[in-house]
Amino acid sequence: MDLPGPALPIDPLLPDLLAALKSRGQAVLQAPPGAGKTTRVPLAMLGHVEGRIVMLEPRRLAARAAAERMAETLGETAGGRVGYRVRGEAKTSRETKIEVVTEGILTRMMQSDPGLEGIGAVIFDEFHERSLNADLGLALILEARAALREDLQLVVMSATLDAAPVAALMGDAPLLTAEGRAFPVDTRWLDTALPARARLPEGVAELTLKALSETEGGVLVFLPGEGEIRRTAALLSPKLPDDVHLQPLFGAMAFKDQRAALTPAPQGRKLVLATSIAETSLTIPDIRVVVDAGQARRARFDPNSGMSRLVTERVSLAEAEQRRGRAGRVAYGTCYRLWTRGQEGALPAFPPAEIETADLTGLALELALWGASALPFLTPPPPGPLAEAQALLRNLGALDGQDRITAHGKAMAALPLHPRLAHMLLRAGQGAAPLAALLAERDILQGAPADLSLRLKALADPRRYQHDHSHPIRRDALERVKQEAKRLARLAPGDQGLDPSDMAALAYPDRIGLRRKGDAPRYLLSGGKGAVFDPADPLAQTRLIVATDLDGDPREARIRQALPISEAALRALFPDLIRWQDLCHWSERDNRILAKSQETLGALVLAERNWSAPPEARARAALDGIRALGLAQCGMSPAARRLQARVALLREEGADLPDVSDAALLERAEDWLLPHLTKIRNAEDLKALDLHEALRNSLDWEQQQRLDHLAPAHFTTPLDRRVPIDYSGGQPEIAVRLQEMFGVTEHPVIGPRRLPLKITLLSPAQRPVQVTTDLPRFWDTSYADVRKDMRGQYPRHPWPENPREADPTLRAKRRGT
DNA sequence: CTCTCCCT
Repeated sequence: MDLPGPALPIDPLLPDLLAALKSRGQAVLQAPPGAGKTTRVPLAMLGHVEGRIVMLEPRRLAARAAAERMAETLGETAGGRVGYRVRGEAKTSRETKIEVVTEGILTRMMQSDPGLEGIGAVIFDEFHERSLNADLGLALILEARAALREDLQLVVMSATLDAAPVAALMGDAPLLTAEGRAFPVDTRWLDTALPARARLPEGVAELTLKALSETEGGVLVFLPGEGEIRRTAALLSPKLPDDVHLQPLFGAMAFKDQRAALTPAPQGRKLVLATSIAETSLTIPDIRVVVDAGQARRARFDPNSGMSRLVTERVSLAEAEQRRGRAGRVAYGTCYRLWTRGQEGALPAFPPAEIETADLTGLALELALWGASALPFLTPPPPGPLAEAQALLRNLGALDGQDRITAHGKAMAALPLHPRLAHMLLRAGQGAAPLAALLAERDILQGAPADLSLRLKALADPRRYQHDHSHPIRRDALERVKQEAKRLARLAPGDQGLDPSDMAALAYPDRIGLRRKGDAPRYLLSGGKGAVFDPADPLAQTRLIVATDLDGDPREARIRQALPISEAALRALFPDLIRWQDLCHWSERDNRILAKSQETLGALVLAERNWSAPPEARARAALDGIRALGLAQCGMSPAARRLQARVALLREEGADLPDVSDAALLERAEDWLLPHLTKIRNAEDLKALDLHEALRNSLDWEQQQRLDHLAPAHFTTPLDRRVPIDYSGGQPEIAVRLQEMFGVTEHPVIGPRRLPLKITLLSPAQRPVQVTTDLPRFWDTSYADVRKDMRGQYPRHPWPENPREADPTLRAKRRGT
């Protein structure tokens, strides 16, 4: 391959790549950083492709840089044969054959022209980063290739050794692997693991001092975030030798401060404390040593709350390798890892693909716009979050009841904004552009109170704001927001004259907050989640707010930015969402039925009044009360329990009767219990219930007859007295005066299997004398002894010698007889 | 013990 410029490790592979493209139309190219794939591959394909070549980069900076370097190789500047197009900026011309674009641009191109007319090849660079847009873009390209454009050439380039799954997804595309051009890096692990409780900054500071003493050259330390960087810097600075220059580096820093970290130190050693921004986005020259704390902070979208929150996690092996590689760009290097060799096996191989953890609202909108049902994703979007995203889009009016895209949804998809903000801009018009820009970008105020109108003021007149307020404006963020606001204003329809609060409420109908009772500034959000202000925040007394930025804590989110809003404004904005609802339910807290009408906005109750609920509704609420309190507390009188036990006994004996255990009764409660609950008001009423009759009536007539016959409630004594039978034990039993049983010569039995009744025979003073299940045998055996005792104790009572033939009696003998 | 990074 004959390309201008110095030879690169990728060069020998380029003929193979062209051959693969010629025969198969696609290829996967795997090459480590420094192999030269980004600048070489498009140039090599120039002249072998009919139409333009489009190359995707995950970052604007990288897209611009790649285009400029390639143009330079051709002796041109960007905008000639090589051009680029990123958000808000394009340098292309009619001459342009190679167009470097950021990943979102491709989606837009495909949505407006699925056949990609005029384009002959698409190259995905840095595909291993697995950005949401790259995954979507590849799925769309594969589908377009299958249906419309078999001739479209496709190259997927990846830095890591895990390209096989992509090649498989592409229908076993040829897989080419190149060597990189980097210097070896010596890896040093900890000898013993850091204690689980150890603080990261302490550990990193110690390891960094060790690295400084053992090596030469620039040192790059990887930490998870700004906070850790600041704390580590505070620990290190008093202990550093004079020739070491410490530089923090993270995304929120002003660009000029970032530049300081990126320029070589004039003398002495540079020590850069960086986030993962230095992993791929920014290259720092002169680094010979890497210290890796082994953690990464990532956004994780929680579909339940509809918010992203940050989690700090262990790095994956792929990230650790990428970090390590940063020490070998200029010379042999050294990498210190804040973990042991043994712990390495527990690290995941790769970080999760963005599609697995991100907010999928934008993706769901793109899918609806594309219209196909199942795209060939390398990792399909997880169904739960996708369904949540679709629900939000329906709320915003972007999807109809059948999840088809609406005209409004199409207009939303055309805007370079999150669907929430796109909806807001379309409904509110131009006036919403500054707010949309503020909400889309990083916060421009550092350490300021939550009130979003402060940001609007700072944006409108920074100088005056700075004069009136002490917290600083982040100048770089301000510039970005200003530019963005200008762009969005051009894309927006005519202004509708809404307040910023109204606009924000349009974007976040699920984050309207109503202050809870109490001193703490805690809020219930219309989406059902909880949120809380810093108690010192001036907005903390406001009754109604729109929370535009929350930290995503799943228990109770902290409100970072919000606007106050009036109830009147909400009524005007959401006439369809605010409605009266009748509510009759059991309150477990109050132990009573609550019946009221509520005016609600989602989970919020704006107003309420009493409601006289119909008996049917009250009965259902009462039933929930019974379920909450348990049947044992509600109406299971001794009579009801006895009935239950009688049925249970017969069922055990094999009788065909319904199950009336508590569990079964609750299960069937709607059938037998509901009509008896119409007058219930509270737990007292439930406790006063007697369900004996209801329970009995739950059996049909024939069943009742059988029950009474086989397991009667009472035993009738020879004196015609009805004694209740106790069915609560293992065997039904009664207690009866011994003398009342005189003359009984057959033992009474229960049930179809003729289970003998357990009889406790009592003395005249109601003391148990004998327990028997065989009365005739008792008369014949132990009665004689009992009689002897009893005669002594109760001489005035009859103790006949032959009880089988005596008359039953409860009386004493008359005096003198 | 105040937020990593990126994009239409």
